[in-house]
Amino acid sequence: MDYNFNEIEKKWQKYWAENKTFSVKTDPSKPKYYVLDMFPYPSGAGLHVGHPLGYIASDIYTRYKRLMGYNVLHPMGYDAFGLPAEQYAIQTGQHPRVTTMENINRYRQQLDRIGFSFDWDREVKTCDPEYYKWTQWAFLKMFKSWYNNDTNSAEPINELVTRFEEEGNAKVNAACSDVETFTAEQWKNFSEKKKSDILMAYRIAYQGETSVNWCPQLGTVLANDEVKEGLSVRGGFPVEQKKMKQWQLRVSAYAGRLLDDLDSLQWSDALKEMQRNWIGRSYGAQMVFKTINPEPKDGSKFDRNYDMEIFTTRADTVFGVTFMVIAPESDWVEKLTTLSQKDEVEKYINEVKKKTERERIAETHTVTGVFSGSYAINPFTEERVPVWISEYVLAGYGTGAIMAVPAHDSRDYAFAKKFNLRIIPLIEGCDVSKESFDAKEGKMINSGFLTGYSVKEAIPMAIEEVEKRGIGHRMVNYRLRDAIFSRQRYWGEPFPIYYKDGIPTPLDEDKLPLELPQIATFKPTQDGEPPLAHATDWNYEGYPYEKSTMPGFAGSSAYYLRYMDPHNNSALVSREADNYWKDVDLYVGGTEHATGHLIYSRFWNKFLYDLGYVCENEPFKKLVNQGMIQGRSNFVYRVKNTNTFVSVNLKDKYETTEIHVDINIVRNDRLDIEAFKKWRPEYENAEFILENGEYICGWAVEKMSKSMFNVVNPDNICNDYGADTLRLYEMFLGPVEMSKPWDTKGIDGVHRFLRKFWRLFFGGGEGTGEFNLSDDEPTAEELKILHKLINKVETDIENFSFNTSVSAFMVAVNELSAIKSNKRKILLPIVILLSPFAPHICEELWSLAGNKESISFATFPMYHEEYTREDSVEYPVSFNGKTRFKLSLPKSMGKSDIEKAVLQEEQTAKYLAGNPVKKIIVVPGRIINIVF
RNA sequence: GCUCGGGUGGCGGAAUUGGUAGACGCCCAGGACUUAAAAUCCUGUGAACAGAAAUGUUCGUACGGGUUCGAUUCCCGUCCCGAGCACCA
Repeated sequence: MDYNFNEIEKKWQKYWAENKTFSVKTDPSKPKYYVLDMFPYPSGAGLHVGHPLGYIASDIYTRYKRLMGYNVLHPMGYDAFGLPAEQYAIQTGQHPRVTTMENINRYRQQLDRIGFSFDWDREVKTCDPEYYKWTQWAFLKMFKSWYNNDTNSAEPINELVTRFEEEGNAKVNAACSDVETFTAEQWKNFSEKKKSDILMAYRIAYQGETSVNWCPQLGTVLANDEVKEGLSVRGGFPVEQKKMKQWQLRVSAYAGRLLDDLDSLQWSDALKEMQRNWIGRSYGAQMVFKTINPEPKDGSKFDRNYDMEIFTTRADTVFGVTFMVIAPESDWVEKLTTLSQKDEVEKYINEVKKKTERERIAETHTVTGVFSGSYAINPFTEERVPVWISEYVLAGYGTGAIMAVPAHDSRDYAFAKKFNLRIIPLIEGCDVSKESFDAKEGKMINSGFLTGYSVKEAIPMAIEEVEKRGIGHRMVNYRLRDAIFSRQRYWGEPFPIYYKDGIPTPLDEDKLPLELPQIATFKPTQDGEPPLAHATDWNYEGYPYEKSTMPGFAGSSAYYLRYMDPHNNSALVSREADNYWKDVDLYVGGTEHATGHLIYSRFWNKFLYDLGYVCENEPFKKLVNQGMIQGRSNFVYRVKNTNTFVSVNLKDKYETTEIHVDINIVRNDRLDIEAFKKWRPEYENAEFILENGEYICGWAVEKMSKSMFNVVNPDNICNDYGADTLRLYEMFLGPVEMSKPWDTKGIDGVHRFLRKFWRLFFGGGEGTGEFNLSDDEPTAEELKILHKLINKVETDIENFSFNTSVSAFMVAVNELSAIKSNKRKILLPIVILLSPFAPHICEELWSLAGNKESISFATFPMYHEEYTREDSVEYPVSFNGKTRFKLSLPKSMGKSDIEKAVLQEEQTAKYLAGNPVKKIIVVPGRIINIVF
């Protein structure tokens, strides 16, 4: 009987769907395990062979855990809001929902073809109102919460209001935007608008004016992780900085916890490091410098002196401050610009404003700046130093102002050199004539009370002194900014907010979901308002709704919670479901989400945890990053100005152009010439210069994309080889975490293995005849093959090392084929072992062997050590007439080999003779293990 | 520039974390079965040298040093590749 994979796979996929084999329920009698894939954005291009890599790995792990007796939650869904569908809608007028649903259906078909064991009853789609109801709900909770730094937790804003009424805000230690201090009395007399504005500064979801990434081409603002090198990640359009009022999430309040809790997670070091860098904690001090504006630019005589706060990690270098710098966007510019410098400053500010973010980055090393006209007083030396304005200081970090120590900071140094400012060295023996000395080492000089101490001693001493003098305090600063949460787009979650007399007001929770209205066109309005401004009659009792929508990460931040209880109408997740499933045990997905989704999700989860809605502080216990599968492109070489193509090894003799050729008409780099002629009309009469009668194509590893004609569709592989072969092959290519090019060459080897395995069940290795398993007792040799395999496969799966377990299967099957073994007690356990990898063929064999239930309910076989350990004998070994230690040797080894081994290792033996050694293990010629 | 990974045959990649380097697969070569091809199976396959042969010897994990009885693995330096961050004071 032949291995007819197409028929087998169709049959079992149907069986699994009809019997809901993979549907799970909360079951307190079994231990839970939660395996999650990052859900895909359903793009129009469909899945290529790279996408399922992580899904296959997680599916193997899921099926393995089920066999081990766990109740495994393994769901799948779609991150369905997003830009491409909206862009497509703008071009064609087709509603994004329509395209999105089409793409989802296509994805579903492709996923089903690969035989995943998802519980599809739990599917979620972020664009589904029943789903985004809970995204909006979480937003409302954030709107109605503030972050208490004393308890290090989010708390209801009502409680804050009560405190304001009782004692004002002086004692409130909150993570908040700038607010004035007020008393209880003042609070009670504030207008509604004023109260709203003040509370806004405390909310975790708040509206605030900041410098944001504005992308004119996309017509929307973007979060920091959506911008790379000054270009939008989606589309690659230039991004500029613009001051705008936007909804934001106070992620920065959680920076410390997000950083500290990384230690408890089983994530790769690389990924943790990325998050650490992104959060960017630095310890230092905030310090006050008095400033003097000799002639304010508006001519007023008042307010000439200000206390300017700066942040520094190098308080020890305060004696070397020779100037101060403020960011062009900072409020200090207004206060410190003098009348005589007014024109120059304004000119500079305008120049800076004109630059796009990309230009600013590109010109990182060109130093620009302007003198404000004002001075600051160094609190330690009482010296007057000039205050400059320069774009190298960022408004968004620290206080937007710095003390410049050119001798020990390379940026300050470059600035000082350019504008001829003084440089005072502070460390003994350092040479600052050519570059600054940035290292935190050496002995302090020219530094008053710090002179003579090492830098490491001086930093805390300086901070202590600052605190003692009351001019500043110890301070921890984070690089992580609050997340910009509004997008000027249509295809996203609407905000459950309406404006009552200009005051943003939350919609009642029982009015959720607030559904997206129908609109005629998806473009922004002519006066630049978001597309939702086109909606007619979209308001709450006459008050207009917020017009922007939520960003992509909103819907993906808590989807793992929704899977636990996807049809619950009264809660995001019921307490019961949350207490059972708790958190994601294994999360599989790409690194590209390191500083986006994986930060936001952790933030979102911690927020819900603070309010008591979820029981775990961290959402994803263990995380595996699957690598990318790149494409392998093929090229043909056209001789210039002809329609003649030359084979790759002869191309140097001609002047040629390299042309991408569809990899579907190339096999093992040999071009199918007839297919090529039909591929494009202009090649119909093409001629070829061959080598050895063949046309050999060139190749290169590139990103898998339509334009390079190197996309491999998993459907094609499934049709030609079967889903089981695809699954095995993707695992066999190399470690899951590694990026690697897709290369179809090796796939035959894996397919051959499955056929060989199949044949073992039909006629004892002959591969002919009917299904035939022998009930004879297995030999020791056969048992050894089996148990070696169980041991290997189990440890490999636990270590996510699937490529080596596939190899182990091949070895075992080769060995069994060689001895023509068809024993039931050997082969059926192997069917169970292999079923996570190649479920269809295993289901078929399992049922042919007479089993009524799906193999998914079988039990992973146990490993017995006695069948695999090499029997050994101990030999006493003597030196100088005394027994020094025992050699543990395999039985198979002859005495002469032992003597030879010891002789060859005479050096070793001499060394060992002087040491208390119990035994050493020897193989011919080498000692392989010494037991002390 | 800073941070984190990584460099092993013709290729993808193994090596129980200090113990016979190159598992497994691809490619290639030879053979068996076939009228023939396909399919299938078997054998060989890091390099050099010696030998009719079994086999043996030497060199080999980017490069140069070190620790160790023993290093792909640990340490120091150099070179190269990949990823992330990028004026974060």
